Amino acid sequence: MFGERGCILTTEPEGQHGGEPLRAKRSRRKRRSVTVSTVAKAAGVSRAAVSFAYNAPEQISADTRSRILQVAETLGYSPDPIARLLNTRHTDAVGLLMVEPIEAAFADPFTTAFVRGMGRMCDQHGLALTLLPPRLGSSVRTIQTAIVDGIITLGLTPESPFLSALKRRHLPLVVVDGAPSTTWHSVLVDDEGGAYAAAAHLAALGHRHVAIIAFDSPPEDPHRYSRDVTYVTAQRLAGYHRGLAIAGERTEIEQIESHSDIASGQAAMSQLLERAGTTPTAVLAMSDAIALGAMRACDQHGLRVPNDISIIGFDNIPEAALATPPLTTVSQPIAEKATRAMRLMLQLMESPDPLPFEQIMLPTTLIIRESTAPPKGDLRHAGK
Amino acid sequence: MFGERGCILTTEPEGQHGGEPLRAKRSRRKRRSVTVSTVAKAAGVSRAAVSFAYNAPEQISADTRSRILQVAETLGYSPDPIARLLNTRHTDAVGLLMVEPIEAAFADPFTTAFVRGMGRMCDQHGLALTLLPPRLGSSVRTIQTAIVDGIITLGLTPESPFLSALKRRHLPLVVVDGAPSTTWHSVLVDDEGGAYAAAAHLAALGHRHVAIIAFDSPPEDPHRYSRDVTYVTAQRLAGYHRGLAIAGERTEIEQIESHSDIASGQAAMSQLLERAGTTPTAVLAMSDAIALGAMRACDQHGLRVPNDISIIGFDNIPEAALATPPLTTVSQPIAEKATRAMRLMLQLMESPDPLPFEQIMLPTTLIIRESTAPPKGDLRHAGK
DNA sequence: CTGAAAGCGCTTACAG
DNA sequence: CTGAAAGCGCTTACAG
Repeated sequence: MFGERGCILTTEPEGQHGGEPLRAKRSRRKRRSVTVSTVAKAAGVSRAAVSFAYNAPEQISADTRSRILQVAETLGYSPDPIARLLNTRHTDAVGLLMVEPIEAAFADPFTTAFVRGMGRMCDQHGLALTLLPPRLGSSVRTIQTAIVDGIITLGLTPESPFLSALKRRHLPLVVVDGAPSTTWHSVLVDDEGGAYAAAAHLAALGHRHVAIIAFDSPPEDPHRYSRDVTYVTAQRLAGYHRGLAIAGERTEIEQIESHSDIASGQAAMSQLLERAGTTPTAVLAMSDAIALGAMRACDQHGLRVPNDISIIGFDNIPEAALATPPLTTVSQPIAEKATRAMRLMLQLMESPDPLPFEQIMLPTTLIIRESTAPPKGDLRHAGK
Repeated sequence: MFGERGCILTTEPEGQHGGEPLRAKRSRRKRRSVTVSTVAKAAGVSRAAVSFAYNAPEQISADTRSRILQVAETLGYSPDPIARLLNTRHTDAVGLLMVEPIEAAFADPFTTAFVRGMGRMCDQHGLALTLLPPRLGSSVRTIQTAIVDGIITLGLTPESPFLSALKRRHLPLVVVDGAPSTTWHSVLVDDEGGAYAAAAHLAALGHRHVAIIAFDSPPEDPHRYSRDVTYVTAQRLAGYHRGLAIAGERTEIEQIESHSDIASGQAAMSQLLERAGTTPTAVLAMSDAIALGAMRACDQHGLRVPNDISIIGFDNIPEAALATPPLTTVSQPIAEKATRAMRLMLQLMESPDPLPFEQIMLPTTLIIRESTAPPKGDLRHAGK
């Protein structure tokens, strides 16, 4: 019925709306056709009166008001939100500053979960939510031009030039998964503790050769790309090493990097498995998305989880419990992280004065499911 | 290490930034401390010069420019994006108008997939993506106040008062999953055809008692709530009935409604199963999210899919193929739907003149996996 | 290459 | 309850 590319029907625009351009060419100056003045004139009142009709009904008689609204209706007028912005100074939108493109970010269900959490608060307070990806590679320009009432950053380590650009905007700012600080509001989870618990679990099971699949650095800041590492990554790495260390010096640790999505995790794990040398008996993945991908790679390579290899994720996204086998992971309260950040944001938006900087740290917990077991041939646990 | 509610450290704001409010109280008029004038004065140039330094480097000597930027830097100045908006008239953001709250919308992976598709185009063109949920229950106010360069609606049947509010904004508008029209740009998939294929598949397998789990009406417009039905729902319903009809008049059809997420689908299916009377031998779910939930409900009630009951979804989200058993479903090109809508949007944003209204219709295809089989005890297919 | 001026479309004290 | 006026902070022809 339809060709490969779908079918397109085209209709010429009709008379009524056909005459006026829907939007002027980017470069050309455009005048609005009908403004407050038009309406005021037509209704025989002052411009203030029509403004009052919309924003301060109590300042005006009900009759006048309805007459004005009536005239506006027939003229097809509604107040230009951009113009009013200059006075009211609030956009009724909060921005989520991301470290990577939207498409890449939403490849990890973590992002969806976080946005849902923010969304709940936005919905309650009648706010829009603006996704702010790096504009053409850099976040600086994004920060400078974002039309929002406040910014929540996710995964951004607020180093210069970001922090200075952010501060310059004099906008409420909450830094999630950035770094703790005494000069901005931060929301974090106990990444180190969670990673520790995961690694200690592996060590206790008897694993002595484990691979860590860490986050690759976000490409968002070309200067930092694959040079150093975000705070969260560093914390988890520290936790992993501390946990593995309880088995003594004997543990062999290798580390590779992956973007946090299933396909990348799968690719990274495949590469690891195809590498010369012995295969690790367990892997610590920095996200469930990566872990899920790693499980697929194992499957493809004929390795059974957890019999041949153990895998632990991080996040506890809904998909983790549903995987086959169900994934052992470090649970973090994703939605709560988002709502706490939003709560802070709402306070900042209301408050005329600066608030004491809060550092919120939420707990993480290891959830042991079925993707982890003692290493094959480990006699100490053979009975288990 | 941490209490149930996490731990909060509080720091007093420091001197440097502590003095000035991050944001003025909503109601109070706020003046910016440092504006073009401040910078112009400090640099000994005109205000136009400092504007040129940012927007038209070629209009000004390189020396002057760097001096101005230097002064701006030390003054902590950057141009107010809101003020410049009134002149430039573009926000560099496109809006996604949703029919339900953000949290509810993202409960269906379909939404994530669609946003990723839009995001890809936004990323390429340096645009932000503003999620526009109904503001306090109604989309009209959202439409009136959205600060965006164009609006893509998803799932909204553009009836008054929405359409008139939308037209009044004179913004580029693309209606996805709304309804075809000759007065707006629309992007749809062949819902009727896809639904038909799904139902015909069931009929051919021998099912004569099927349940349809349809979308409930979005609560977004109180007047339409649970009274009538969106175009997409109507189309799929029509396709289902046409497909089922190939088996003759004998087929018993029942219909229930559900929000499009796993939990709701599960609840709806449970209710159906716990109802008095005979259980249908197959179910047609309007989304994979609902179908996945229905599968869980069957599992809970001791029904095996597809042996005891067949289930077909709609969308072909990534999760569908991974389910146990893999879900038979109607595949629609979610990402392409989004990118086509964005492509149209970008054209509209560039074009000074109105473009002929396009109706884009993308194909759907039935993907037969393992959640469908002949009904139990159906002799005609017993050998299969 | 620069400066004084007008203007973007609205809101909001202020005086009636 | 209303009207004339100032102003939000910037950009952009225009004349030098």
